[in-house]
Amino acid sequence: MPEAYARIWAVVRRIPPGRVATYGQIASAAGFPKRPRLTGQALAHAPDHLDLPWHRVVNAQGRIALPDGSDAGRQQRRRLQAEGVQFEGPRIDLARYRWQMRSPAPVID
DNA sequence: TGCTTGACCGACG
DNA sequence: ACGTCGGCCAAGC
Repeated sequence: MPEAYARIWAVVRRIPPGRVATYGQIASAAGFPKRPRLTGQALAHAPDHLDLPWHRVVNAQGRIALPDGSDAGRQQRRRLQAEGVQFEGPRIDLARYRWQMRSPAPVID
């Protein structure tokens, strides 16, 4: 398991409730610019016990990346709404809900 | 081995 | 508001 995943997970863990971050945003913050897919992989391989707020990660369009109608997709939408994130149709207004981080290079673990 | 597949993104027409 | 393309690269087969 690449230790790159640990750095991605560390960033995801900091996303506060009621805010969202994009795959690319997270990858860059973790030190992997131009590798948004790494974020997707890291989430897909994340052990459950980490209990990451994976539902706060959406694509650059403000949409849920999981397949429409999938269980996980519906759960993601439900969890976000429960945190007060509003949807306009299928999308979230990133200008409003995007998480703004303070330091570009986060601490590892 | 090599080829295909992704929880992606930005640029361009 | 599309659709396409190239960049990216770990996993899986």
